[in-house]
Amino acid sequence: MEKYVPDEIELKWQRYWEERDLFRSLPGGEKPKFYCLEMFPYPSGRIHMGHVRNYAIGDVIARYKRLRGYNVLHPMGWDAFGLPAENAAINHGVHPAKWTYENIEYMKKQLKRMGLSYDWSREVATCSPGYYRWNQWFFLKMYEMGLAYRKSSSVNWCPSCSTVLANEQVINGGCWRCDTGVVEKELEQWFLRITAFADELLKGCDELEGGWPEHVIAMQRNWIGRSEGVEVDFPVAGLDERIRIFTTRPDTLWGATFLCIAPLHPLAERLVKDRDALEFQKSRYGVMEEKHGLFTGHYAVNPVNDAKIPIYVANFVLMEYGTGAIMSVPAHDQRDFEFAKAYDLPIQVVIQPEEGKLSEPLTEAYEEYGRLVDSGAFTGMKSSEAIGEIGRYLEEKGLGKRVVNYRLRDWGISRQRYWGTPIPIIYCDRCGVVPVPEKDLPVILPENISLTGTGESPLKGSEEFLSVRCPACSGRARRETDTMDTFVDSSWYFVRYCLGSGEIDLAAEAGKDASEIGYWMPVDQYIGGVEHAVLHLLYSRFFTRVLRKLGLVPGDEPFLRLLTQGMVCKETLSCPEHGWLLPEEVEDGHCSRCGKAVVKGRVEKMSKSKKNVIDPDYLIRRYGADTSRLFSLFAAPPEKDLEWSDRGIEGAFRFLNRIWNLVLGNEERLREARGISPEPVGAAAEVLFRKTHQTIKKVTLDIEDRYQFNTAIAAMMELFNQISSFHAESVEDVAVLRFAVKTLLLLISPFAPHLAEELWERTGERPSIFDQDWPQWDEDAAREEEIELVIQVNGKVRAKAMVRAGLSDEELRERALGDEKVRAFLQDREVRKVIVVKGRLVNIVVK
RNA sequence: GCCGAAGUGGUGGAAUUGGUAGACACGCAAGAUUCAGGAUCUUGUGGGGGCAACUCCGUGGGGGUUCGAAUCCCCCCUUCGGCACCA
Repeated sequence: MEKYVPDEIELKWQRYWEERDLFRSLPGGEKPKFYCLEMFPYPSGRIHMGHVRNYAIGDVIARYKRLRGYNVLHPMGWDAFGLPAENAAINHGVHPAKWTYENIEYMKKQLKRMGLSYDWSREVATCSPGYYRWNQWFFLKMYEMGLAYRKSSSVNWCPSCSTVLANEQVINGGCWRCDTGVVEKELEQWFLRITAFADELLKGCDELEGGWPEHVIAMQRNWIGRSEGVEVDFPVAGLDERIRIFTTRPDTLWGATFLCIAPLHPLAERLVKDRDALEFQKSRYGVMEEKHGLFTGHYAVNPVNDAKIPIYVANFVLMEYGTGAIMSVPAHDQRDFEFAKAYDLPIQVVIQPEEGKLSEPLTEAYEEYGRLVDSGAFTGMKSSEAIGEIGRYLEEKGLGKRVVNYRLRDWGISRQRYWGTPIPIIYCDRCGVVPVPEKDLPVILPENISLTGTGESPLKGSEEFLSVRCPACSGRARRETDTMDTFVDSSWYFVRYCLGSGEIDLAAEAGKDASEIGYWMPVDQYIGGVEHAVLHLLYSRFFTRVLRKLGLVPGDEPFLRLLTQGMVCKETLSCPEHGWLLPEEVEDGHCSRCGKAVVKGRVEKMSKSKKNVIDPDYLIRRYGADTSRLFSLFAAPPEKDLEWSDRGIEGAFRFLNRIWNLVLGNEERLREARGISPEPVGAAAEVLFRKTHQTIKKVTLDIEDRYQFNTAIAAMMELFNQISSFHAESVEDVAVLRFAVKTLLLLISPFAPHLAEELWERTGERPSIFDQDWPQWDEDAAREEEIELVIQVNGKVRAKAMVRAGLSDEELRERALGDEKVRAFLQDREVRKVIVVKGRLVNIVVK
């Protein structure tokens, strides 16, 4: 018999799909639309297993929806701006554009070889002027709307990447890309006012409930970090100044025994005489290990009780949050408590627990709610009530006001790098900051540039780029030399895909009644890594809101449903002397270089540096695309981490081989039965017929309701096992066999599309299998005729009996009580209760 | 510290609303085929006890609710992820 050679059939069908342009999608028509999107890759050189998994999941959904009769949009593109291209230029002298486009070419070949059902006509690369001109256009629009602004601020600077990082891009004090510790630096930066949407973005989270994973929504909410509180002004004794503080606990206002301001607070310079001491505080700013304070020599007056309390500069008070100043209530805030202990400041209890009394002196702050004591008119009130009441009181007296604070900060987008979108701004000595007129877009990134990696914006070195006529006065002016954060590119690419190939004109799209964007948006299913749970997803949600204001998209939320796939992991191997090892560097558990015993490390995310990677090219060469896809879908549910297993991929390959052998071994018979409708005759045929309908149901619901591809595949394996143990004897039998096989092929087609196409053709059907309808199950045909009744006595299984399906509760009860084995257990004990679970189980409770 | 997810055979993982724990696969064992190995096929496979019918134990640990708990509630342990002086 002909052997299963994936290479042959996979290339054959990929060619066929491409020639027939099968996955090209057009807007409109009768069918409902379905926009299926996977996060586009950065063209780093080659795809990795994470991509294989991500795109396999997306392709199953896209192909499934297509078979279900949806008009599917399933595009792919390249997140093509970014640092690695620039670093390649610095290190190897190759131009970022050349490097990027060569990578795209190779990776595109890899994706095509995987047999993914993309509409490649919509492919975009964000580094092309036709794309990034719209980044610039959005920037200008936001500038007009007051959503883009420039300010000098202290920024997170990565010395290794020589660029600024947004807050979201700092992970544990390090750069999100290279882990290098970030340092503070003062720079002029462009910001996008994402905070203007803080409340909307937070409220929008409710809408995502059900469609997005709970923990991703939680992280978004967390990041936005809304908190309600009050701002209170504390006059500075003897000076005409007041310090505004923010607190979420106005119920502790009477317990404030000192006041702290951030080292960078505008008043710090004025209040502190000792410059050196202040500089020291600044240097300790953000150092978590220890709380440092500096007494200013000044006092503030607590407006609710006129208490004079000392003012400190404290290294732990953040200028970026709230007002940069706090009232310190050591009795009820642990940080203040520690500070008070260190500087020997008074601790005043103003909250007592509902039950019991705090024993003084305190050993730690009591941070819970309770009842107010020593708090003027509010004494005796519960914290929960006092918080609101005191807020109102402060507003009435003009001492303060209730406010909402967010943790979210504006998005700094300036990057001192070359390979990104030039910010379309011109600086003129006479006119100041002048936006580039829309008609002059795009501001093209110049190609002749020297990249040295010194940390200066590379565009500063291009006189040709730099010097420009001011659009307002035509005088000599110079361009902004910073480029945009690449997260800008990925914040709207899903909108770009809606517009098909070639140049686009978003200005003309705005406000259109029946736009293609309006037809396809929002994305119905988005699939990608959880590492973007905050950054990319939050930015995209922000952008979509701006786009809506521009009349470009119909709704606020870009992604209706989100699937965050788990990481692809593999065991690590390391040698005490030579570090991480590849599997082939290990011989019998010893390092092949030095002979030392190899340590089997934890199962960790595949990474080149840990040498625990599997190359997708190798997999496809050895097993084919279908097997690679099937394995990554079968080994774990999509949202969980997937552990690589050599045995596992062998198993997937064997399964496809078995299907191949089964169909080819029956090719003639299956062809001959074409056109005969499957009517099962005899018990075996009935069982197979029923199993086939049951499998359709199971696979459909597993995909539809839960994206549980692993159990869907398991169900198909069960069906296969049933088929292969079925011996077709009569013509009727073969018709049933054919029905079962055809069904199996249809069900597996989203998972292993090439094999399904090939075998579909071999059974005498015409291609493409993807022009077929997804099979329907018949509830009656799927119903079991007999069920196994489980009989329990006092909750323990004591007997099982095959009974006709559909018996009444009373009949089941009688059957159970009459069971011989059961009677032995019951003997003459008193039956107190009998519980019947419909069609399944009877539990007899005896004394 | 706070928020979130998870803990089930030798392994990856099933168990849809509380109703037969371990589907499916891997691995392992025995057998068939083969000169042999590989591949393939068949059968078995949670642990303990028994020749066996059978029986006891078993979903991180401890308690609880229930006729019945992997599933619900309380406490604890472990692992992973996120945030982390946010006032």
